Amino acid sequence: MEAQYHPRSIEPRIQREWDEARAFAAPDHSPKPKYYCVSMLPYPSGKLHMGHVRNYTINDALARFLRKKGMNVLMPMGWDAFGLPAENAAMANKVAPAKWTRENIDYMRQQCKSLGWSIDWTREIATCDPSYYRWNQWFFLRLWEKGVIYKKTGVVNWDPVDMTVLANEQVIDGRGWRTNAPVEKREIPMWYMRITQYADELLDSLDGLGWPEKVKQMQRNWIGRSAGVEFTLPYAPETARRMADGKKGLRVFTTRADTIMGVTFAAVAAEHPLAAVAAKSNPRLAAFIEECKKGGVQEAELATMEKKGMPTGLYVLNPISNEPVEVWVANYVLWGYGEGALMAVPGHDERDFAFAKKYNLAIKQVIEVAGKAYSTEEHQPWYDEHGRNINSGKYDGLEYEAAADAVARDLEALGLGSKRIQYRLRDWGISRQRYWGTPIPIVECPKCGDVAVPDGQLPVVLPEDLVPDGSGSPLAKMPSFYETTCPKCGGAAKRDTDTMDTFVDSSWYYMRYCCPDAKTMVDERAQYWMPMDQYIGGIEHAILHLLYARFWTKAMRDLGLITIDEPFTNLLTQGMVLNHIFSRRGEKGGIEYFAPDEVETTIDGEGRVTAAKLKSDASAVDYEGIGTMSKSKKNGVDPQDMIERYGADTARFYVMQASAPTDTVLWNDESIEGSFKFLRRLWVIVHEHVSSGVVATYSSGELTTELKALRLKLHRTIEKVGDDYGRRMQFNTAIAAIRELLNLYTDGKDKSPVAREVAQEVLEGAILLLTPIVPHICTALWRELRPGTELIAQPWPQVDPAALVQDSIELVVQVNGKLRAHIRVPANASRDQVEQAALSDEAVRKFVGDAKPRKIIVVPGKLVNIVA
RNA sequence: GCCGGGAUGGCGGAAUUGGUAGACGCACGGGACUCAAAAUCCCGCGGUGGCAACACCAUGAGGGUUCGAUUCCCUCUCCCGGCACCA
Repeated sequence: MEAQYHPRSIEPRIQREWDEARAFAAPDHSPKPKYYCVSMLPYPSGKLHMGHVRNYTINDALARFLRKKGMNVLMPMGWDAFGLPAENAAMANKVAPAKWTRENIDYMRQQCKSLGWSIDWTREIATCDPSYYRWNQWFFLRLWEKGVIYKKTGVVNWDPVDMTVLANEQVIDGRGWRTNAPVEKREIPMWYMRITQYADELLDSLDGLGWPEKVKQMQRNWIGRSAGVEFTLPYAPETARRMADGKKGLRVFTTRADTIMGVTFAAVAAEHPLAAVAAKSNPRLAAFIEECKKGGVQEAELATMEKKGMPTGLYVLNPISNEPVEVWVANYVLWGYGEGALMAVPGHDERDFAFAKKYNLAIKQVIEVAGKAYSTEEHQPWYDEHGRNINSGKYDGLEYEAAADAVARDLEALGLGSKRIQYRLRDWGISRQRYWGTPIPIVECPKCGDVAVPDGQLPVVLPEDLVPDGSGSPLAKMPSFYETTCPKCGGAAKRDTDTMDTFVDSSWYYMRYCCPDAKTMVDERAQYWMPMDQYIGGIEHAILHLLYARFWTKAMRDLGLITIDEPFTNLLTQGMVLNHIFSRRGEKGGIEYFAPDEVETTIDGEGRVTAAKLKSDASAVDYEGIGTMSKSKKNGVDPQDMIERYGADTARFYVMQASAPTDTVLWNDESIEGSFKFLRRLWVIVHEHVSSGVVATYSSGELTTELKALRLKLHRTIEKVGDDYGRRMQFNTAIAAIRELLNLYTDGKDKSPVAREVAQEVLEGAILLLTPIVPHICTALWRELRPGTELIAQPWPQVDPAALVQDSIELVVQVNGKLRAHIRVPANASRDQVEQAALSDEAVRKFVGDAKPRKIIVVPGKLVNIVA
């Protein structure tokens, strides 16, 4: 055995052995219980970053642990290969997205292998392969047939210079990232998936999932089920004449029907038809509506905007009181949310209040909250709470529920409205005016309208030799792609030149892993592996991806493709790996990012960055704070240097020991050396033991106190580490426990034959416990400890109950909750004996005095608290 | 703005169900080994007072519940994630 640890010589060799033996290929049938664990598939941005290393090492450690526990574990891998960054890279480097993406995948696959993850590579998929995305298209058509997919208009960010639709990420401070032109809202036709049809089920079935409560809460809030009343505010006579739209009035929804007597105005979105009618005779209003079209569509931007509005001169009637109220156009009313119109109750809604204050509109209190004062001067949080009606005519004195019910009944009797459940959730728009995605399998025929591409003609293949230039929609400029004939009438027709949202790809890939070569979308192998036992991924996916995947699963079920209701039984949300972000605005308004290691910073006394400049030319750059590692912000850290310098095991060990998987971490590699030293020490310890010859592990015989304590520590550690890996999924504390075990082991000086047997037991145990984290070094050391056997075939170690038996235990004694003494009592001591031992301790007596204690609290096996 | 989460020594973090705050590391200081250095090993390491024993203070800030609070409740500050076209 080598006396020193040389990861570079052992790691590639062991990885080759695993590869050649297909050591981690999981069979689709097995007498063992199946365990399907997946980490969210990476976007092939070019190189792995530390967030990936963390994500897949967590998955790998769990997979390796559970294989040792006797399960048939599948850990697959794939590539979320469609998306915007490939088009950006294409523009920057004049290389086709397909070539760029496939080269990235090849490089990153090698990186994955060099990290020793126990992936079943026979199941690898890339979402940009026609063999994958043809099923996106096939499924799209099935959903269209069922009416789950439909077409309507949606609002997008429009760059008027590049004549192109921008992603939210490409809008910076309301301007196009490349052109610096002010962005406008524009309505275009798009395909939508009716996720709202599943809103109730998506909400209800959250309860049974083994997910973090916070994620379930976020999804509940996102779906936002609320009970309310949808009704019509009738047009005033003059308004009815001007509107002439055949409608009785303005349709609105409210969750606060009880406040209807407090309505002092109504408000509509700038895109609302009523606004257009009013603007016809009002140039100032028309200008305001134009003004509202400026800017992008991001909710964060819209919600923080200054509230602005203009009166329309049109009136609707309060349906209960018949009082007329004016309709305003307001920028805080969102088109596409409910009816795009609302009844405004400034007395009991914070946003309406702010708007009313700004434009001097009436504020009327109609709800009283017991014990809380009301003034129209400044909005207070309780104004929006439920309470008792006042100033509300016949509803006076009613509490929230009774008042809301009464109003709903009255509106129903008037034929104006009724109770309704509303969701915050909106249907999922999946059309993208981009190139690098799944083509939408629809032909637009001038005679027949939208026609499905027949199944036999799928997939509609995306041409792969195109280099986008950032203007327009790439496929719409490519006649060889879009020119076709109508499948129905045979006449000349045009393909839909939009592609699908990449969330479509990631909504079901984990089912395709189960049967990557299936001749159908999925086959019975998906039934074997699904639902997934453990899903692992970043907390940033808590809502969108996880909700779409849940919806997709239910849609597949309803088409009879699978029988499960939910895809992910358990979820581990990994915390983000953050790093500093440095940027600079270009002269044309574009934004350029710089890697943290290109930048030198000045730091104030609190550790905050106050200034930053480039190392290369000392020019100043802006510090944007810290944020998620991403290719676009150039703040990702490539693990390659670390692997080359210290080896994969050190990199794996380092990220796993640093923090709990769910914690957000700010990247820092200062203590990487410590992880390498630990592995080097482990190697030396085993070498020292083995150089005097291997022995049988301890099985019986008299032990010294020291050796008994060592065995106690070993078996407690086995217990703890198993719990940390399997139940808690907290690998950092497992590693700390193993370090404690080895520290105690190296403290021992005993070299007797029985001590060497215990040493053999401890070292074998430690290696088995460390295998999930650092499999390469453990494989090598095992061959030295137990020549002729292989670590991969060894089961998880058993806890020896005899080793856990103790004669006496230590208890903590508190006086009035403050720690005052430690006492040692027999393990089987009675409560009385424990109290007596505590009270007779000298330090305790000092604090208790002679008086009889008022109360003594005994927590068995832990502490005694004397209340004096 | 709205929804969800976080804050513990110089640093990363531990404390699992309300029960010993600071496990395990990193950095640092001292020592051993060495001609010297590296590596390794040993000791120390939250703050204040004290020769010491020990005492008091301390988990972002302020309040509360409890025999006992890092943990539960209320208010606030700052940071992170998401907000529907980044993935």
